[in-house]
Amino acid sequence: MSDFELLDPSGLPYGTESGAAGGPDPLLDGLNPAQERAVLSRGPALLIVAGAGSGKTRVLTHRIAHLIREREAWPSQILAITFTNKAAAEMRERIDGLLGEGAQGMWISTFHSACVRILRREAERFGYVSGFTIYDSADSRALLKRIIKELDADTYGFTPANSGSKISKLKNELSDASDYAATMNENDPRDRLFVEIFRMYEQELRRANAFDFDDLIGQTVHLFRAHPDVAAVYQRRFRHILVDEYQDTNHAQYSLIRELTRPIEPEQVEGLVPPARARELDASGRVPAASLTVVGDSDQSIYAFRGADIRNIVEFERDFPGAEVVKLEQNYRSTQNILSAANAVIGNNFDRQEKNLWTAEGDGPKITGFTGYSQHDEARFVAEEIEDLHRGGLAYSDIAVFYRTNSQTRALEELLIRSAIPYRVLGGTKFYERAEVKDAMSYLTSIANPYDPISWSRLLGAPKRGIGPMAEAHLANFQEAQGLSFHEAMLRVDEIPQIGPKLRGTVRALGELLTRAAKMAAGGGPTDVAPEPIPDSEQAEGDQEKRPAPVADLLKLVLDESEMIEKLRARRDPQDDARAENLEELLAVAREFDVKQPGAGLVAFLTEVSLVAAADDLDDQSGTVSLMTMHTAKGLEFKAVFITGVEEGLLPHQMSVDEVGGVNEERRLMYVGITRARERLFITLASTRATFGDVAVAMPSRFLQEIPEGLIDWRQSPGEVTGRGGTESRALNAVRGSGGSYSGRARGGASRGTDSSVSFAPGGGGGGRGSAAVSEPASGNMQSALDKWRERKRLAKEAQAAGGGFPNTIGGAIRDNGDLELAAGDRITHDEYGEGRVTGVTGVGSKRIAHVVFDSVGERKLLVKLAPIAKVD
DNA sequence: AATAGAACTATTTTT
DNA sequence: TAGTTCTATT
Repeated sequence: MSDFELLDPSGLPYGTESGAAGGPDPLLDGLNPAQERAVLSRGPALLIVAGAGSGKTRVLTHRIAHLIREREAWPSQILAITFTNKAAAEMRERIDGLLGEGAQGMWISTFHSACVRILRREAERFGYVSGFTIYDSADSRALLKRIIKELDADTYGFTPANSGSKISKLKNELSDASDYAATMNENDPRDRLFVEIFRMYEQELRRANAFDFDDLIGQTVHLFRAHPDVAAVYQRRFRHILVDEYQDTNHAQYSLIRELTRPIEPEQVEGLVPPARARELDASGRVPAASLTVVGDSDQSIYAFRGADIRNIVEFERDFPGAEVVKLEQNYRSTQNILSAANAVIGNNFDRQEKNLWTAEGDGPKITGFTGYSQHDEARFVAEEIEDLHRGGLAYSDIAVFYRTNSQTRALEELLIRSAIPYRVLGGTKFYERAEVKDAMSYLTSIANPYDPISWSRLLGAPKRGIGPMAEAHLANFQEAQGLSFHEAMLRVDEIPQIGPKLRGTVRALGELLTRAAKMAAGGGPTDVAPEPIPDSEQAEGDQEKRPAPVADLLKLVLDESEMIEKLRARRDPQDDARAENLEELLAVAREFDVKQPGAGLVAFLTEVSLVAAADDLDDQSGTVSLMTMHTAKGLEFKAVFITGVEEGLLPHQMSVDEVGGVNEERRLMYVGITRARERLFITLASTRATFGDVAVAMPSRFLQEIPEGLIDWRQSPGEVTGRGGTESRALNAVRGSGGSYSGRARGGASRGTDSSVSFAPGGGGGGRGSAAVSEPASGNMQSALDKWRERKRLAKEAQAAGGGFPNTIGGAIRDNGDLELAAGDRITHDEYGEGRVTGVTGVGSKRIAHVVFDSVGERKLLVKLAPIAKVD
């Protein structure tokens, strides 16, 4: 069924009960004047400047619902772009709630999903096939690795990572290899080599029938520009375009919006199918431009590193003449204390428009601050406070822990596990990035796209079956020379003399498996994939209908035939059991997909998997604490929020300090973090932090000082953790003494820190004036830090060589006391807490939790499987 | 070809 | 430290 059948808004079948009929209008009721204006405004363009927590999702959904109810648009004429798939699903649900089944046929999706949808429909226009593969960053890197190797470009310092990010940046600017070649310095061999890499990369993607992430947007723009008739179809269809998080759009995304909001010129109008009706046209015979609504907050722009251009929002009024601007400043999310802190921090960004969030809700409790001696100590505080909050009646799912970098999860996870607090890490090493999951997925990808070398190459070695690099190269040469798909090349392995007789059987069997699966995936009918009929009696099991096989069946077939799970289970490494479980989990995901979207097919499944965002896994029903980076946290809110690692070098991150505008972006990140909190905000840091094997002194973040003292209640201030009071900052010194009961206990652990002769004063260098003035001392610091690091490493090596362990190492090994039986009354000993008595055991299996009263530290809950405990006889 | 151990190196955020 | 890649061995 076509999405295009509902083009004429006359005779709209629903939404007839207009708000004017008396009584409050449910779509306007409870909105403040600014929000109401944003819902009702009609014009070519509308910019909604929406401060954090100002109800923009509400405004957007109500605006869409209002358009439909007032018969100004069909659902199918609306395109709403959100930042994550989860936000899209939520928006759809809320509009459905407002209108009944009103969201049917509406496009609510991310930029990437919308573009994939368009590209799949139009791929043939420029030499792709609809079943194209979407390369994730790892796939892109794998491809680049080959190219760099082939060109010997590594000797010039090219790596898959650096060339990949450079290509990505260029693509976000809509530049291709030829554009770059036209502007580069001809005399620079590195530049010329880069162009060569870029060219080959483009070429290989095309040969593989694959797009990378950036292509999804860029190629859609390219498609629209090269084919005005195609563009006209979408320009005509989408009469109302709404874009959320507009401050984080990059040039390519901006261009896409521009293309979609162009009027259709008369010469294109002629070609429209079905023909344009008179009422669709303006006086000059054009189809007028779609109306555009964008929502954004330049203070929350945190993706400049990905090409987001803040100018898109700043210059919106110039770009779209006649635009109306509505500012939403009243906050409905957080307490005044939290907002004051947020305002104070962001106020230090001088290059912004003045804006102040306010709330009518009252001050609320103060922000809680804590400084640990190490990240371990910091994590302990977080875990204890979470337990406290939970005891106080807060659900785990109302609590989130934020950090700047994914590597900070380690210490947090360790302590949360020990405290038996259920938690979930969003993002980080995602499920689909696990090696074994990628292995299994590579079969499915290859089945859907037998021309893709990356997935094919991966599946050859998963599991190990004796096909090595040599055999792979011969096969690849053969397929290229003969112009075959990889599957066909494998079936004809007998024609490759270099491959020995033993391997031929293996290769042919694998080729047959893939061919058979591809037929099933295509519904058993003819495909562009495997024209070679296989005289194989086992074929009979495939049904002859055109129905594509369920994804789970395909996956099951692949897993069974390759014996991946069995081979993992057969190994002794306990990690391999977890890997086998991941594959079972993947099978469950596929089954779920088949139930949710019956008949959708393999390509739809692969698309969905490629485009999941970190925040999409957030499950409000899960009853777990959420751990995530502050980037992932954008758009979310929690009753209680912990912002951890608020130290110079981490937040703002060291890497950002040298970049122009880098610190300002980090400050916005801090602002985003703070404004996620509704009721309680905790800000924590550590005075020492272990960076790869080494412990370094950390200084409080400059952002801390930007928060007025009166707003933070320090349980343990940075000043108190100095050791023997070295030079302390004025600002932080001032709150000294409000430490309370924590200081005593914590000070006892001081010996664990590094030698405390180093003063723990907050970072120098203000918010950043001239970048030249800032970068010089910064690089100086980096140099000395590097020297220090080398020296420490040398000492550590010597110490290890001398047989003495390193005193500060935290035991990182994963324990498994799986078989430990405990009962009330048993006495146990714990590595850190000493001896204690078990008062009870709850939970089952690997989730068994022991309740223990320790002689020294009192009651603790421990996960039996993982806690560092042993029974005392 | 597969494995185990040694050496090396990178330390940001992500659709 | 930890993850990866290189090298030597079987």
